[in-house]
Amino acid sequence: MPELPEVETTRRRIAPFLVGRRIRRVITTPPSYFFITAPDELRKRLEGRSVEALDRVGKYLVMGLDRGDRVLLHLGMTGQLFSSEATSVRLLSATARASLDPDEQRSFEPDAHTHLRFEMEGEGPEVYFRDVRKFGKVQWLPAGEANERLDRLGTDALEVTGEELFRANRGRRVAIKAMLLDQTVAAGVGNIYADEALFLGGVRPGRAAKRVTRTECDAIVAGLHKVLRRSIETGGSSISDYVAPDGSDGGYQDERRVYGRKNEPCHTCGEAIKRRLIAQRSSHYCPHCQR
DNA sequence: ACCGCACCCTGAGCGC
DNA sequence: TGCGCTCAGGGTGCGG
Repeated sequence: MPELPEVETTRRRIAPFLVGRRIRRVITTPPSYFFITAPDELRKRLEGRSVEALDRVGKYLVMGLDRGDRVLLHLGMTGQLFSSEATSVRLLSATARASLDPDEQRSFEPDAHTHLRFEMEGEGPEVYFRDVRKFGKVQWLPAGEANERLDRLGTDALEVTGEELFRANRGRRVAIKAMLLDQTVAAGVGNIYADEALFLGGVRPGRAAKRVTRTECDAIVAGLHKVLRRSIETGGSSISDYVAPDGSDGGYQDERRVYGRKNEPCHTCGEAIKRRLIAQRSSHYCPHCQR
């Protein structure tokens, strides 16, 4: 679910509740795929520690603690990082939603999917990390220790250049879409913004990477920067699970040009948007505007 | 090295 | 109501 703009929005809006505060208590769910570092160890390591920074690297969030230790967070597909005061139907199951009084505005109660709860010292709400599918991750990073997940990442998608994309594409038979999704090429791009960038670049997602010209790479990357920046401005895309840390929806879902718009008219030429599987991901494009 | 695919996990929505 | 199927903003690890 969350790509660079959603992770960046999350970072900006959850930081005030974390940075400059001390963690009093950590409550977790039982060990699972979600915990790279076991929940017991996490609790032991984190309680009493001060949060000094919250950074984003690609789709990862990195919590900087006192003495140089760090905590790696990844939201996966359905991860939600939010304040305990947040209110949103996106935090509820369909059954809970159905039985909800439409005007009711009660705050979120931690459920079985709320894998991390940070109780902070002093004034202010708790911070919750909820993730239904458990594709998200949390990992303790000791001071001074490198991390291969982070080290693998390429240039952040906001800074990547057309030249870099073009160079990565040399000799590659895979679809250009697969290159955009490759986090070692540009960190932070996911399925929505790959499709949107390719639309703005005028290149079909299925085209072999090595057949994309340098000029087209520039256009794709310019489009990528444009959609990422605009999405951050509007608070990301809320399509199924994503909510900002205060419970509010993003706004970029209303500005999508192709993603999830199968059979709907292209805003530029009116032709029906097509959807097909490319690089094992559902991909959307305009057959007239993209070559 | 590169490439495609299975797999990790849970829930929503659909047709029957 | 229920069953079986497909789909979902991600990433890793395997064999060919």
